[in-house]
Amino acid sequence: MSEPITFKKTRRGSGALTLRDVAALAGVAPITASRAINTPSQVSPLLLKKVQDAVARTGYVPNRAAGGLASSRSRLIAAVTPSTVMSVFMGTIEALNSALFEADYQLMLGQTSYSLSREETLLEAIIGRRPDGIFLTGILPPGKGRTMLLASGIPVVETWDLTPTPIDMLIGFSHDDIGRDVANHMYKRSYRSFALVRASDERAVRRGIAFKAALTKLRLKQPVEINVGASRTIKSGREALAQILKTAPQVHAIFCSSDLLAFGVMLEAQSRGLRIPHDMAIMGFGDAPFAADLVPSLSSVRINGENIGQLAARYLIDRAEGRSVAEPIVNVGFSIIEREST
Amino acid sequence: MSEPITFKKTRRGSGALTLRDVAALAGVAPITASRAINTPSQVSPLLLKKVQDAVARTGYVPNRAAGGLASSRSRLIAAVTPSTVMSVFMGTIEALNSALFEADYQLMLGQTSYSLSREETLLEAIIGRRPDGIFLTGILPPGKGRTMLLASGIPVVETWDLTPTPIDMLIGFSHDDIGRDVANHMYKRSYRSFALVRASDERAVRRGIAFKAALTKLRLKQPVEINVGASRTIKSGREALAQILKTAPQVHAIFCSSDLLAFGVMLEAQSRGLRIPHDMAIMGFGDAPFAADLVPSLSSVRINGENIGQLAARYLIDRAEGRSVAEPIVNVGFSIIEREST
DNA sequence: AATCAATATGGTAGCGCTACCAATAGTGAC
DNA sequence: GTCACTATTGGTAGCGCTACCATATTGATT
Repeated sequence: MSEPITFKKTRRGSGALTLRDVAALAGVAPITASRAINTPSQVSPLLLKKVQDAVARTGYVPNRAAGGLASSRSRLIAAVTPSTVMSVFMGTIEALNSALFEADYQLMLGQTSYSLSREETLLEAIIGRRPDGIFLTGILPPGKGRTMLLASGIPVVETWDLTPTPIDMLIGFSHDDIGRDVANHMYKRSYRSFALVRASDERAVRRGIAFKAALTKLRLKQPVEINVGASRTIKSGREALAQILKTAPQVHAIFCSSDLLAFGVMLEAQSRGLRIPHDMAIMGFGDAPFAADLVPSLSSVRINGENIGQLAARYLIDRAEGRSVAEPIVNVGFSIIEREST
Repeated sequence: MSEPITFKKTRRGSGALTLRDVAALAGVAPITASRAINTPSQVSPLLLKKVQDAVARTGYVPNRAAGGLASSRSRLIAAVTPSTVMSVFMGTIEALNSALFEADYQLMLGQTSYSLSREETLLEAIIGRRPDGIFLTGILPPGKGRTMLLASGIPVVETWDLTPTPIDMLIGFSHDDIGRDVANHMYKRSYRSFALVRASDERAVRRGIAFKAALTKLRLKQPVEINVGASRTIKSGREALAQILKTAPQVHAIFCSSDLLAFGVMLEAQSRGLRIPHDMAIMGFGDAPFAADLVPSLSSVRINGENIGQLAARYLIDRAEGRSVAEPIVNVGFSIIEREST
């Protein structure tokens, strides 16, 4: 019953169905089949139906790599993130991915938090795909990577931080403001003797510096500072508090650079019989999903990460489709969530 | 000083540097430049150096979409995962991504846990990119999606589960065995009255069924069963325990379908003054990074997710490069980690 | 000296799709 | 009936790269 279809035989190619096959089946020119699929409004109802039938009958899926090559539009967005297990960035990435999916873009993931040379390799791999946009977690310091991105001409959003000199677009907030506001907030709640438990990443360091500067301004003693390196774990938090209690028993309030660390501090405090916040106040960062549910609930600094992801998606898509972005630098701010632990 | 290079002017194309430009600069044919970049051993040292210089001078990054189109090798692997925030799959995805990066493959991410039609759209988007391999979290039930994958001919690994009829390759473990082993394990530790707190995903359900079947075999009463739906949160865990205590105060041990739920149960138990495990024993699933650090530490079922990711990467790469995989179906097993909460 | 093989380089022809332009038919205005 | 205009369809020529084949060139082999 079905008309005989002659497939062009060649030793090249993937052997998969092509637009030409579908067009032949539908009895139209390849370009008409292309339009029927991509811009159906430009095709008459009759031919449209023929093409759609042919697509349905064959299960044809257009090759987007070929389409992208022809149109210089890959419909691909790349995201660069640090290691993601249990990370505060996951919500952002997920929101980004959802918004991109809605708009028929695909997310390509790259992970850094390795050496700097790895980062350059990663950026090269990304640029090699010619994505329509690049999402960066954090801001990229001057260097080869930054130069490559600039030279590539691909729209870029940097996120989760602020700088006067972004590569292109920027959606973030001020870590300095956070450090300062947390110090003032704790001060208002009558805490006077502080410790700082933080990871070694640059943003945590900056929050810490601002925190310390604010304490100085308040004429308070500098906090005890524990650097847990890259290990943002409950265990590190526990060890950090143990060390603080040993070397500085007067400490009465602790600002942690992540909620997981804060939770560790909390566990250690509880296992030593300290009452929270009476004997020890604890402030986290990130407002992880579990923060509100801990006992006592954990005070934290909330960043609307989903909002950053959605906004970034919109910005990148706008730019990919040739629209300009009205406000390419946005400070999304933060809020200090006061709960039982302070 | 620099020789004049005439760029072909056309209104098409991205305007970016191409292999032709680099070849012209180096004074060789495009194909020789291609070989110098991809298979340097095939080019004489003299020309190799010329090409490398030209690449360095211009900052040329090859267009992999074009390369992929020509060679039918995209060097792209797609991964399909459920929503990822705080999920047990993150370790696997991260290991997968690292291993792929090492081998110069790129990861494309797709998220499901939406409707079934969404899943089909996602698979179509993925197949449209012609990835060299597809990683699936879980197994894909018969349906349009499965048919599409089968028809595409792309290597596929299903993971985190077992089935006699995989699409292609399979790296997983038996949820039935877990349910059964946990029941027997708890029985040996002298617990007799159980509850089951679980999410509604199919794998959690299956663990639950096996758990209940094992209890029956042990001639014990069926457990109280709380379904928290898709909400695998601490809060749901707390509410679940509250409900259990109200309707079935005799319950003495609880098997939770995730560590986060288990943690919620633990918090609720503690806030009610119950001693763990004396008054209430708790078993989680997934062995999250925090499980060992809780107080008391949480017993859990450990899956080596990183191993799954690494193995999947190796399998997919092997298949992408034309090698066959000796053992395409692997049961990586699991282990019950006995800690203080049971 | 003729033969063979291996190495190095280049030319040609696509991969599967879409931008751009051309051609045709149909519409309404005048 | 002519003109301008729109809607619909198709042809052509790439996008930037690599597979495949052809051609030198060299050295070793008989």
